Amino acid sequence: MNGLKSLTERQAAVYNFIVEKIQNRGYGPTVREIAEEFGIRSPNGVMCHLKALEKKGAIRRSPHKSRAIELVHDSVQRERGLVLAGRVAAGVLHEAVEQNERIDLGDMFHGPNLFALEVSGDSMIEAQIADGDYVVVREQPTARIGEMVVAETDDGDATLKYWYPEKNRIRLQPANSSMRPIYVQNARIRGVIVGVVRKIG
Amino acid sequence: MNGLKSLTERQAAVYNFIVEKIQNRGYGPTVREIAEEFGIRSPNGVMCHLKALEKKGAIRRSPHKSRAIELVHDSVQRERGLVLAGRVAAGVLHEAVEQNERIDLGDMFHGPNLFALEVSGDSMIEAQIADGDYVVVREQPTARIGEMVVAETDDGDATLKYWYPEKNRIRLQPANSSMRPIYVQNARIRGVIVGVVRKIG
DNA sequence: CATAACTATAGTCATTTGTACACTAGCTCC
DNA sequence: GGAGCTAGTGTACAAATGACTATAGTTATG
Repeated sequence: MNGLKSLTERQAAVYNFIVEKIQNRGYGPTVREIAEEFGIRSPNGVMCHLKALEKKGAIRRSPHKSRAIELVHDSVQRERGLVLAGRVAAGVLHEAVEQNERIDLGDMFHGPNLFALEVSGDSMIEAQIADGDYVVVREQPTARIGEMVVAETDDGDATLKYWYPEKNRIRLQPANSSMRPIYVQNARIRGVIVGVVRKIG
Repeated sequence: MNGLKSLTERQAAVYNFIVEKIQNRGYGPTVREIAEEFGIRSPNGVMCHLKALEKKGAIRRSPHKSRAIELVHDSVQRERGLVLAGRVAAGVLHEAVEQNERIDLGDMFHGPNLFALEVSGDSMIEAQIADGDYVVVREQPTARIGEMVVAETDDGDATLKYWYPEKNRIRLQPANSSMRPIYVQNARIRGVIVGVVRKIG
């Protein structure tokens, strides 16, 4: 995805050192700082690496400027946000074809195992979740009784419901008194709902 | 709070320029780049500002290094989030004593005129806003008919309601069929609701 | 009014820093 | 075997850059 795989081991080490300096210290290293870090005794040894990194698109530089190393990928800053994985309806979970879409909910909701789904339909309206809302889902394979989950049934449909395992079946309970619960033999939990976000206007 | 208020206008301008360069270009400016930007014809003119900024704690510098300006506050990153201004009930708006509390909703909700309120009570339950939810409010003195607002009446009470101005009065309409609308002669709009966020579990 | 703080000009100096050149050496691929 | 890539050493140089001194106008502040 980011093309950094094509870097050699040494180049990657240099790149990581540069990133680390920029992140932790706020400004990048000089050629000689890099040389010292890696025990390279000539500025030109570093120049070779920088030229290689620039050619491979990892960094950008301005000639004759000190510390003027610009990170092209800037990965640490751009990875904020949750993957918007698609829409979940009373019926089918429409997985987003393009998983590039992200919504950034800041510190409130973030983590490697969280993702977001847009809600379609009013099956959870009495749980104060309306059509068009986003639910934040923590990816996990189990849930406690009564938790709201994104569940996938045998026929591949996914749905947003309360999770009630019973003796020989599973009851998927909507929060809408005009709808009836769904009973299935098997269902796989995709995740548990940990948040709701609505944008108005 | 962050002490940046004590900066002079000129110093703040220089500081903002530095921040902008670091954010957009990835590395900070040199003394002479700052001088050129502000039409200062001597490096020493800038040195004075940098010394002042360092003394006031806005930046940190390493002597004899080029572009070695470190942002202490890193304000762009730390000023994320909305002020959690208090709780708004069917009744009184309890303004938070400590306005330090912030909730970070990322790119989804951010801006200088946005703040958040925790909802207390079920007066807007049929608008899918429950007790304990947070509403995101855009601060503004007017609203269109039917918009959901935070309104403050003459007696100082603030409330979360639909906004319906009528001929000789204002109707503040709850979204709860077991509650009656409130009619007042005057009411001041604190802001319009632009979002709802709920954390579950 | 005096003092401090802020802002600025002009010019100089020493250091930092990127760049270039010459040369070496190992490795892969055709 | 040569071309190309990687990874260096060592030296030298010029440009970039921060730091400094001296001087001075302005605006607050007491």
